[in-house]
Amino acid sequence: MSQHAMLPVVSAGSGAGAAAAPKSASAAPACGTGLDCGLDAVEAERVARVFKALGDPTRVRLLSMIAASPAGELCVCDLTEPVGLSQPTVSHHMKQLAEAGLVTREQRGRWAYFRAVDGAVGDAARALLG
Amino acid sequence: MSQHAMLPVVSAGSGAGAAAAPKSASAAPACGTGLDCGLDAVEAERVARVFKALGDPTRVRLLSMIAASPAGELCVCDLTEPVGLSQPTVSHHMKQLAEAGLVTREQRGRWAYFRAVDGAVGDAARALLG
DNA sequence: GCGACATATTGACATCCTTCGATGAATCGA
DNA sequence: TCGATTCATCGAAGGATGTCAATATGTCGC
Repeated sequence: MSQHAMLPVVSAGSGAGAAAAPKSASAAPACGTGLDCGLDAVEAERVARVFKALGDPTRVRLLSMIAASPAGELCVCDLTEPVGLSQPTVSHHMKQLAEAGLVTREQRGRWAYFRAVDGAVGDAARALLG
Repeated sequence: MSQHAMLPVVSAGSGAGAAAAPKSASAAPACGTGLDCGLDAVEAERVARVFKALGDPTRVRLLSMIAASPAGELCVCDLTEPVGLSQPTVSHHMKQLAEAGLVTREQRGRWAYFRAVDGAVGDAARALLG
C-alpha cells in the first residue's frame, strides 16, 4: 500500500515513476519473486552472518592482526594478550570468525593456528551491492 | 575488569620453548610490544560499527534493495512491505544504516529517500585487511 | 485550520551477545 | 606415566539488540 502522489524527481528527465507510485514491489515482475528487488531472505541471512562476525571490535582486531601478521597466521596465545581479554573469550571470538568463513583453523601440535580466508569479505560485499 | 593480571603472560608470542614454539613475532617489531599489529582499538571500533550495521539480515536486504533499485533510492514506504516488518522497525533499521554511514537520508516532501553511500563497505573492508 | 498521510520516537519485552571463571580434552617434554 | 601447556566447552551475569503498539512530528491537499 505504498501509493505515492506525484513526487518531484530531481532529474525529471522522462518523469518515470513521477505520476504515481515509485514502482512498489507488490507483485512486481521486474523484481522477481514479488518480494524484493535485492537479496532474498536466505541470501541476506548468509551475507549478514559474515558481517555480524565483523560487527564486534574485538573480532575486527583479531582478524586484522592475523591478516597483518608476517606469517599470515597466528595462534590463540598470540591473540589473547593484545586484545586484553581472557582466553575463553578469544577462543569464542575465533569460533565466530571461523563459522562465518572468515578464518580457517589448523591444529598444529598444541597450538591452533588461524589464517584469514582471502576474498571472504569481498565476496560478501559483492553479494550485498552487486 | 581486566583482572587477569595473574595470567601467565610469559611472553606468549616470543615462544619461550624452543622446539615447536610459534615463530610469528620475530620479524614484527611493533607486535611484541604488548600491543597489536593490526588496527588499534579506536580504528577497530570504527570499522566494527559499519559491519555491525550490516550484521542484520533485514538491514542487508534494505541496503541491497536500495542499491539495486533503478533510481538508486527508495523511501520507507517502499521498504516496509518487502521486508514484512512494521514501519517503526524499518525506520529504526534505516537509522542504523544512516548512522553507520552506509546510506544518506534526504527528506523530500512527506517521504524520506535513502541512497546507498558508494564505497562505504569497501572502505571498511580495506581498513580491515589493508 | 483540518484531516490524511509518511516518518520518527518512545516504552516495553523477549532474545541474543559478550564476558568471565571453572572445567574438560588433547598434546608435548621429562 | 606425570605434570605442564594450549585450547575448547559449559554455565552464568549483565548489557545490547530487534520488534511491536502507541504516540509524536512534520507535510500535503482542501
